[in-house]
Amino acid sequence: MPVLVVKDGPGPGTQVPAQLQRIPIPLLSPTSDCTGKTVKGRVVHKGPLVSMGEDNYVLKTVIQEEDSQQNMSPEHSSINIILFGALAKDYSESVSQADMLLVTGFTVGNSPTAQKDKLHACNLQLAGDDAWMYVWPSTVRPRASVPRKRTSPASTEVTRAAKVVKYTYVPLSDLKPGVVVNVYAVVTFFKQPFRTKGTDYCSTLKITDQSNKKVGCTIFCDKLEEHPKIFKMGDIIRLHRVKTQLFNGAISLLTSHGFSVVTFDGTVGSPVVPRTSSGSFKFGEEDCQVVEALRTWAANQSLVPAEPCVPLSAVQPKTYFDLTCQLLAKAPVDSSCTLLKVWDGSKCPHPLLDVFVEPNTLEGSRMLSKDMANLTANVLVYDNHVEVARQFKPGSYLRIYNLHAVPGASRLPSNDSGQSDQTEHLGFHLHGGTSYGRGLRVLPEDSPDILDLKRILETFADSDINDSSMFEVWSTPPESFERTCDHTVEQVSLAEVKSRGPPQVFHVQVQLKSYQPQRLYQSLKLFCHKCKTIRDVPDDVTVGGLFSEAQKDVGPCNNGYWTLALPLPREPPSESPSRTLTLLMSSQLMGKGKEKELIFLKGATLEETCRIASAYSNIVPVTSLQGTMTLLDLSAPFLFRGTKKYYGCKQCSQLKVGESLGEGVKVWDEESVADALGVQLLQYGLLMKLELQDGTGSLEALLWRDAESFFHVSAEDTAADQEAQDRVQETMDRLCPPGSSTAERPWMDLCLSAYTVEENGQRRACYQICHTDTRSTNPYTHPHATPSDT
DNA sequence: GCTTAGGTTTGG
Repeated sequence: MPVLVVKDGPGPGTQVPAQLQRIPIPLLSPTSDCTGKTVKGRVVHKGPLVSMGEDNYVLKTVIQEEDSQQNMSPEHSSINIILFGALAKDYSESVSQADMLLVTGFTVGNSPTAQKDKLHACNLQLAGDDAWMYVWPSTVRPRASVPRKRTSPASTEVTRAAKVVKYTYVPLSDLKPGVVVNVYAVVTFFKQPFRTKGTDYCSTLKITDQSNKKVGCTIFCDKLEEHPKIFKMGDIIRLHRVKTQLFNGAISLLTSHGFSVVTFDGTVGSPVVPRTSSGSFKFGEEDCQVVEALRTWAANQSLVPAEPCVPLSAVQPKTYFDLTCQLLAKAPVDSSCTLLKVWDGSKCPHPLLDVFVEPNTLEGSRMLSKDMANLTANVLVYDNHVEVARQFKPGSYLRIYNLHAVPGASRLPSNDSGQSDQTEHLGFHLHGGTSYGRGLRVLPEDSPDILDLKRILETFADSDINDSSMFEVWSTPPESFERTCDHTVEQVSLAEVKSRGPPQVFHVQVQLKSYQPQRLYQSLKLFCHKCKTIRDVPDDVTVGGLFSEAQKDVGPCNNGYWTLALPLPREPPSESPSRTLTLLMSSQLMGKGKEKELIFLKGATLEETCRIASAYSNIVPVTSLQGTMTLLDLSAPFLFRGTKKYYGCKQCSQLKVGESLGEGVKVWDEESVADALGVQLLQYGLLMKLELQDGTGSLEALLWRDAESFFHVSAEDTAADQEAQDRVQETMDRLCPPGSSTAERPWMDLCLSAYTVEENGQRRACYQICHTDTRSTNPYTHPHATPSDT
């Protein structure tokens, strides 16, 4: 097996076995004894790799001795070397013109071309296991900055010498059939790996380079992670050891033995970060330059058609597009279809199809809030893609290729009773097959497109914070209003409201100019009656994280509870740790035959907890703390009742988990459970800021204490119930139709309570909408009517 | 043991 040794720097080094003896090239003759001899020179010519059939190659090269005696003519210090077999291939891939070469294990023959090329009358022939080459890459070319593997081959263990590091890359236009080559190129088309009828996965690519030749490339590999990580057209690809092949009259590339691949982002100016699963790939400055050259070249070629990546906000019905998004939840629909709930932070102008699935089949966050805001796209993936989607975890970032936006999308059997008006709703289908690159994959969290996406998604979190800070400014609204308004109070203008000042109740006739938050789910808050703080409802990703965290505690908790441990079957991947679900029931309750009325659950995911909660009346997720049962962090719900979740105040709760339970409790509901556990129960509330206007000016007013009667919903319901959410949305759409001018908005009779807030020693007037039911408010139906002036 | 696929949709 011929192996080439690389050594940095010029001149012979200690790596060449010392017992070898060098022969000056001019002294070589067909009668020379070549055993234990070496010849050394610089590569002045490197011929093409010529294929002589399967795995048999020939390559001719010329080296010139540089330190020959001066009286020797250059002709006689240059000699042809003929390389055979695998050595020829290795040489072709590893050695460049101007490299320094030392060969051993050769035979000397007569050069048939001596007359013509005026070189040495002899040539050197290298073949078989005895032939060896040592290469010192030229110092003229840029060098790899990564540390090279410098295995010093001990004389006894020469065969363990390091493989050569340098590769040569063939322009696509120069490819000849039947050779193994290395290429660098730009990806102009690709399919994500798909299962073949054979043993491997297959990636199909089309690539091109500065030679403008377009070449198809088929990659077979049984390991998915060894397939090229291509995220979009325009990515750069480096292929090592691919075989050229004539197919349909054109050259194509196919994986061959020892194949490897690295890919790079194709964006000009972005960092050159190799994407590979291989731990031993070689990558240096030269690669950076090649990548950057390809990027620059490609940027001026319009190789990539119109940007296939489209945000939800720009999706046109009936089109195919690529979607970059975050997976919120998924649910199997049937054996050939899986539902993925995704979002990209942009709002689709078309109403999105809501695919209803049984809550207990949904993995991940329910994201009702985002559904409500028309932010969640329901993607149905079919057939071959189901297997791929099965590996995805909610929270991960995906790109879905060639997604079909289908208006009035198909009705799923389970969806018949859901939305009656389907015609306007956009559904998304990833059809089966791989035509047009249809497929999907996870994108790494640090890839540029995902960093962009994360920034967008984070603005949602930011606006949550802004909502909270908005109410710090407004201070905690007063709990109750002494004055009541039955709208018999004299109606005044907003200008008068401002001039009269607090404390007072006013009756006004106004239009809605604007409101916050625009994303209505953000108006849902948790309120503590004791400390008066308002907090946001955590999203399911956050809560899911707390559950995962709690699962890490595998210790027992034995404080007098009756325990039922349920080992769970391992989930793929098989190396995932095994888990146990533990149900703990109060012995006290058990004595009264009421043990099922309150169940503590340990080791479950959020999803499992929700599922179990649908079957039992009160589920309290717990974990163990030094052998004692304890509640999860109070950022997570402490109680699940059906589809409802209840939270406790971190500040005001004084937990007494594990103490006696159920003395005097007749009915277990959220209040009695909270009492028994020492939890200060938080109330759900709706909080909005409305900007009101009439002919005399505008004024900002909070909607908080009476928000539930304003919308005719219970805030608690809006946390778990789509219908309640829709009602809030409908009310706001009626008062402030999207895209409407202020003249088109209805007039409302409102009751405003003015009160004083002290902040940093400064007093200012604040206003809150009270005693107003938007149903009984009877908004004016004449949009252009002017409010009566009083 | 040494194939598999070989870009091109329209549907659930």
